[in-house]
Amino acid sequence: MSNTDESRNVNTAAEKPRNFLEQIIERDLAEGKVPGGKIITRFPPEPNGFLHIGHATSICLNFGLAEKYNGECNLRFDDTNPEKEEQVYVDAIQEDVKWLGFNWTGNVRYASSYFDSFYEWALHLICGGKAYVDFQDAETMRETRGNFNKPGVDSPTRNASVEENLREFENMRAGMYDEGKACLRARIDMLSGNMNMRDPVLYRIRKVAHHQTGDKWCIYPSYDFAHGQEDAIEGITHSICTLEFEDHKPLYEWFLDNLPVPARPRQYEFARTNLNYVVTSKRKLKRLVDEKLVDGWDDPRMPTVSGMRRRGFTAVSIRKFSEMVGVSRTDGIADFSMLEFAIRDDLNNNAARAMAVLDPLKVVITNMADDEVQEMKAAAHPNKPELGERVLPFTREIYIDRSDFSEDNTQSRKKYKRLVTGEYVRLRSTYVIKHEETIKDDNGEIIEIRCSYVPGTVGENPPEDIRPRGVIHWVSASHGKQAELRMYDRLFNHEAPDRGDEDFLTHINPDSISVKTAWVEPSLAHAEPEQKFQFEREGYFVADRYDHTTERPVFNLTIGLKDTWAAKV
RNA sequence: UGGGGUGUCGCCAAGCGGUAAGGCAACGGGUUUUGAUCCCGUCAUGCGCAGGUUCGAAUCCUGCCACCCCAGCCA
Repeated sequence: MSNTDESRNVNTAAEKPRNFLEQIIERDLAEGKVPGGKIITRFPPEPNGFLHIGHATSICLNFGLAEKYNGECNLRFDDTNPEKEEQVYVDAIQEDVKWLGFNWTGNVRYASSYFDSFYEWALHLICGGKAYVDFQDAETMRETRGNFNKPGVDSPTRNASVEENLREFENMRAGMYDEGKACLRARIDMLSGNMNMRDPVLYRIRKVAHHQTGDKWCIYPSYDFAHGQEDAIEGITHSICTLEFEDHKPLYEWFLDNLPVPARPRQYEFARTNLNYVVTSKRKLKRLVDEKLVDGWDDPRMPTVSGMRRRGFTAVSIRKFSEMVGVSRTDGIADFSMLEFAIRDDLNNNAARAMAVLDPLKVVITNMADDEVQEMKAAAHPNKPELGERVLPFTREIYIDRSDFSEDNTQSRKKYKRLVTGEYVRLRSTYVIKHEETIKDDNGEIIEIRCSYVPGTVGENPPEDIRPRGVIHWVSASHGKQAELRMYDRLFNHEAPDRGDEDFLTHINPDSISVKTAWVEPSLAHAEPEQKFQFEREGYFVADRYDHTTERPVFNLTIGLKDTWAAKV
């Protein structure tokens, strides 16, 4: 960047306030506290489930900070508990991060790659009299740890000799003990007010294969004994995690103080983003999947990254949302309308326009011949000519939406801006038409209306005495295609589905999906999977990533257009 | 209850002793071949509460109150 660019930014751009992490980083950079002047962050998921919107903001934060300060960000799997982890999650997480548009530095990292070092460091602590093997069972350990009011009690082996601990730890590693029969503990402070410091577990026995290391180990380090060291090994400068790990920071630092680690990372905590109307706890998401209330982790109603992707959310919108919400240390619940704004904003600017009739009412244009086809050209986007145009065949028989016609022509023009008996309306991108006749069946149901088009009104205003009430969308009955439209709504109809005493499943919205068959303009059959559109006057739709084909078009409703009119009626 | 945090508009969030940014939502109005977009405007005499320091306090001090996290061989 040139100097002029820099000064222009400083002088003209409205100064965007820095969040507390940016302030810390800028201070560290200014004070020369960052090795090489290059910050290194990391996104460290455990591969035990799919990423959701909460993870997405953490990804945006860590990768975003690295981008902003010309640093680096690692993708590291915190795979210290083989019992819960699977390769499928490792793969899915990488795909999600890439889809969000971020590139990690170098190869994907694994905590499990550092197991040899952790083992050496455990030995180091034992030799320094700072760790010991404990044989108490889990329940006894819970009791002897005490509680908020009761101090902890020393384990019988807390003061065993270095030699004995070395021997027993080796026995643990060699597989001589069954799961739960022994563990390695740090020797810190059984009286601490911080429960994490009451001799936390460093290693436990798990006789299961690990997705990365196979059967090499039967002892695995705990999160606490691994995380800070992983950060140190990778040269992480700013280790960013959520608020609940604040109590772990003294432990994090205790290990760095007592181990010959190659670097000194610092931990900073921020408040995780909660969103109303969704649940993000892994347990609850899993229940939705297991009880078949949704169609898998990437069901378009799920708040997972893959679910949102299938729903039609863009990576840009998720990044924008994350920026809008910001970063702080205050617990809060972001309003879903912020996410809605982010996706509508992106799609409004970038999605091609098209027309789809969801609830068809046949209109016969009486002044057209049976086989007459007039080809109308319509811009794909009202203010993006570079997106080109499409051809709309205008024919004698077309469909409009039933709700766009009313026999009540006494309604004010302001109140009802659609077609009414005996009046005019504009068909989007083509003629103004005039209602002539309404045809009903024996039950009085309207089955067809007959209209005439006003010549010379394509791209032109009609004569002054002709005043269309509004503009409605339409599709040719003979040239249009039928498509499946999956109409999604929020999964829960309660603002905080998982708070309160009731089971969160009682708040499931029974109408979170409904499938419709719609008539769509012919060009839509050729949409690519994942291509996004605005169906004018209806909403934003995406061609389904898996099920959409030219023969059988399938679109998912991402979100409706903002509708200030419906709200008032 | 011991320890650790947090309280600024309905929601998110700036503010760092000099007199309350911004976004979302909402509400008015204008433009419009999408009741969308866009544009213009309104929206905290007050910052959890109560005292105190100061010429001046959301910012400093004291005391309360409320909420969140921690008692896994989960992360």
